[in-house]
Amino acid sequence: MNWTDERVEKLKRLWAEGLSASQIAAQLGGVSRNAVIGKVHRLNLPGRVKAGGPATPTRAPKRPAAPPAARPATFAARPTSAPAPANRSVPRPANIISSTDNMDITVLEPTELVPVNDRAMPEARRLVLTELTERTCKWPVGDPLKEDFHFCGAEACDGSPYCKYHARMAYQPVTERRRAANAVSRG
DNA sequence: CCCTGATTCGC
DNA sequence: GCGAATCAGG
Repeated sequence: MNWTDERVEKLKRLWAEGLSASQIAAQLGGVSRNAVIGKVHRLNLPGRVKAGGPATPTRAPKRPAAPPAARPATFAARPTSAPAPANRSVPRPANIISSTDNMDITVLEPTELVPVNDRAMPEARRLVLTELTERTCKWPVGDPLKEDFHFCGAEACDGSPYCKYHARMAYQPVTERRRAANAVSRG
């Protein structure tokens, strides 16, 4: 995978948008987050500035003299994050309805999935499919046919495919969902 | 543990 | 130039 102008442009755009290196790597595909960070530095893009945010202030370390004796000579792929677990209360995206689902046949519009008051929910990380792990919220956000489609990606509750906020949304009848969302938006 | 960005240095 | 390995930190 090489850095075509297109890919570099996308990298610049996503980096400017504040996506993390791993998120950008997943969106570009075929590169690791290290590759993204390395490229960012070579392009002399501005580093991450954090005024009290989650990211890293960081310093200038000095690598100890002893480098690893030898790396595996030919080694392309590093372990990728595991795909979502296939079994166990399979996450049924709440806006995809099966014919046997008699509990909820109302499809929520994407805009309804985003709470007005996002302080009430874990921080969404806007992950793409390949970034999902067992510990990330798999709540879909937006139109799957559009480029911006992503998943919530916030920290999932134990044993749930969703974060605490979306777990509530996912398993309640739509009227309950609305009530919950309204309650949240009111604070 | 999870994650983040920064740096080094063999390729 | 590239990016894995590593470091430092939240």
